Amino acid sequence: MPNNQFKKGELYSFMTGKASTAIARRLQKNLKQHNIEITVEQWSVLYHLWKNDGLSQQDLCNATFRDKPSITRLVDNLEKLKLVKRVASKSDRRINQVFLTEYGKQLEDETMNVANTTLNEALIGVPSEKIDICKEVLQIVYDNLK
Amino acid sequence: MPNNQFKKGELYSFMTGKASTAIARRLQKNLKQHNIEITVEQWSVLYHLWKNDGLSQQDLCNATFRDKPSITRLVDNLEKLKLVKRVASKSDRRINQVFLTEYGKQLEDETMNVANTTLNEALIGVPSEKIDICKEVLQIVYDNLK
DNA sequence: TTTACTTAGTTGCATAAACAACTATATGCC
DNA sequence: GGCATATAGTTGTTTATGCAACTAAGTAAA
Repeated sequence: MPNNQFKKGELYSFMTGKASTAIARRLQKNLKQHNIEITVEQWSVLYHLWKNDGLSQQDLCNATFRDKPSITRLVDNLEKLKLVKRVASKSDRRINQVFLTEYGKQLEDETMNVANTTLNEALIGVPSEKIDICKEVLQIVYDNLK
Repeated sequence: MPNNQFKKGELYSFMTGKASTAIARRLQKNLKQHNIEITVEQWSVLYHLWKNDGLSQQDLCNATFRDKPSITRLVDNLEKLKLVKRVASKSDRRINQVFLTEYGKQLEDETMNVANTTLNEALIGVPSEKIDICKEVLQIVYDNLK
């Protein structure tokens, strides 16, 4: 067995995702304090649209690692909030492209500031070499299982 | 700013918890394949009871990093499945101690085997020094934010 | 002992997740 | 063209989460 050496007992917090839960909760709290009335999950969708507006729902599934029903409902809620709108693709009528509204675009700067601040709070006291290694491990884990 | 050096753009998967989501999904799939009919969240509660039977609901909140309503409902469902039972503490009647049933105890060995297998699948190709560093980083992140 | 405060647990509500089943559109092969 | 198959998205159901508001029980101080 290739990875039989490590102490498994200490690793189960990996599975329960305590660190990422803690980050998500802090981000949610920080967003609220800045009167940005979106959920962390909605943020994760908007984040990809800010980088690349007009992604399809399937693109958003891949980018956020969520299944199709989850994206359907997240986009539903983002539409209700007037942050995005669905536009049927002309070349392939199965596809909805998701575009930011003006209001959705306006949210980018402040929201990304809050996200950056949250990440800084999370990583206080962690040397950047170790951050790189941690990132690398999480990437391998993801690639192993996705 | 202490942690201004790292490239933030690559770190947002931290926040969205893609790696831990992937682990949880794989664990769920592996449990199902072994006909173990519990959710990953239920597993995370049982895991702590297997190590320490009779924990209070508040203990389970701390151990699993979930809030009180979440534990209330997880214990509700575990009781419906006849895996645990609540017992009111005699010394402090506010407290419910949560005890495994015989059936709950019987599930331990096979379930922990599945969990260990899942972790091995996740960590294929990751050298153990890097696992240790990753663990350390996630622990600091958790301590920074909890 | 009465009042205030704290702690343990529950309930209500909105959002999100996973999985299965479904519709609609596109593609590819005969 | 017509049929099988694949892809994009939606809907239904169950479970879980976060927050706020609540009840019950213990603690501590006037």
